[in-house]
Amino acid sequence: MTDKRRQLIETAFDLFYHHGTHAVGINEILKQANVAKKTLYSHFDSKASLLEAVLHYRDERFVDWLQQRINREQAGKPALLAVFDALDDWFNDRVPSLTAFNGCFFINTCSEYADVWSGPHQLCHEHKKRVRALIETQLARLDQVRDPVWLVDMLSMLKEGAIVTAQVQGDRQAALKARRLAEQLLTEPGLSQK
Amino acid sequence: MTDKRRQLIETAFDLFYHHGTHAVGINEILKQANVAKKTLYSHFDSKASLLEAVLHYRDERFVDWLQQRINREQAGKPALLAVFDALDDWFNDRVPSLTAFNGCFFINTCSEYADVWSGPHQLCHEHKKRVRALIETQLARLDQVRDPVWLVDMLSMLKEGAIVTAQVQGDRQAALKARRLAEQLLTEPGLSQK
DNA sequence: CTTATGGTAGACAGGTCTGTCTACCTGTGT
DNA sequence: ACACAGGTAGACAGACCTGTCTACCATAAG
Repeated sequence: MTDKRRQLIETAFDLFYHHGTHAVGINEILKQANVAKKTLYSHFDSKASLLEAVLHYRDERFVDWLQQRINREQAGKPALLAVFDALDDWFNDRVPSLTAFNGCFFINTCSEYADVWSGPHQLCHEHKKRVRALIETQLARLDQVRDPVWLVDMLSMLKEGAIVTAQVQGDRQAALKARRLAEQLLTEPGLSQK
Repeated sequence: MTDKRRQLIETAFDLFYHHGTHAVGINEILKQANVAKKTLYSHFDSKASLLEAVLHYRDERFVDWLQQRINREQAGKPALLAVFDALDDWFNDRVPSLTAFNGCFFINTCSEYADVWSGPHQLCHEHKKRVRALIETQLARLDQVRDPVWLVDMLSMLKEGAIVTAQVQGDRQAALKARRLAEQLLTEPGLSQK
């Protein structure tokens, strides 16, 4: 029965995501997940290892989802723009599987673990590398890109900026605004291509 | 003697900033600030109102600092690029008054208070509006900008993206990378100007 | 000299936190 | 028939949390 394990992770994610990892207690998770305390501690060593599992779970869900959105479009520029369309859906709560938007779980969690060598911080860092790799792969399909590394940096940064803007400023249009600049970056010959 | 009050706010900021507001207890703040508990509660009603004061304090410090960096340069494009130079100094801990970099305190705090109507969330939102206004003012000095509102959006988003990238990916070059795009945005006639 | 102000140290109440443990229940494979 | 895996409920220890309170100290103004 891995059913309970999954239930724990999903409930913990929901609570951690919306209130922060330190603000949520084990007992709250147990109550909402309808799971006994003993069961939790048979699956996980501690709250910290539950958090680790939650980070892995969200990483997989999120990357899979984004990958699918990318795969729907033609490789290259359309696929890259699809990233921003996906963000737009996420920000406006049109992706139930990601749950109600409250920024990026990994940015949020990272801010609670400033120590770069802590487990959570490193997992967040690795998640961001994986997402960056998705963009990188699509960009590799484009010819004549003047400075591909910088362009990946810019698209990633634009993505992070849109997430934060949607969260803190409450600007639900953030993804579409960012998309417009992304499109120009991928079109303007003087900017990114020779 | 407002001295103790200031000491409390500065110590609380440091701890909140690097560990999150929920992870830090009152007693820890008192110990590090060398202040008695009674004194804290004579200045503030509760931990929540201390946090409010800390948010105001950081807002003022940060906005003043950025404004000064902007004022050093010629109004318009040089002033706007100075924002990214300032970020670069911040990310690389060359601004002692802002304390060791751990992302944006307001983004970090916001993620612990998802409820849009909560006090902390609103204060974070207002801080971001003030920073945006600084950029807006400089942009107003430029002529022939095709879509000034969108351009402010882009510069702000780029700034947020750089902060998050420096924090989570540990990319200390983030500000300079963003600066390069900002410069193109403010130069390319086909992009932002007629 | 007295009174007010602003501070110290820290005990304390009442609650919450994590993690352990006892005692019990249920379904399945052999 | 029986062992066992995996679950339930929840008491409990020990630590830590916020916020109140007592008792005391120092300085400065009237």
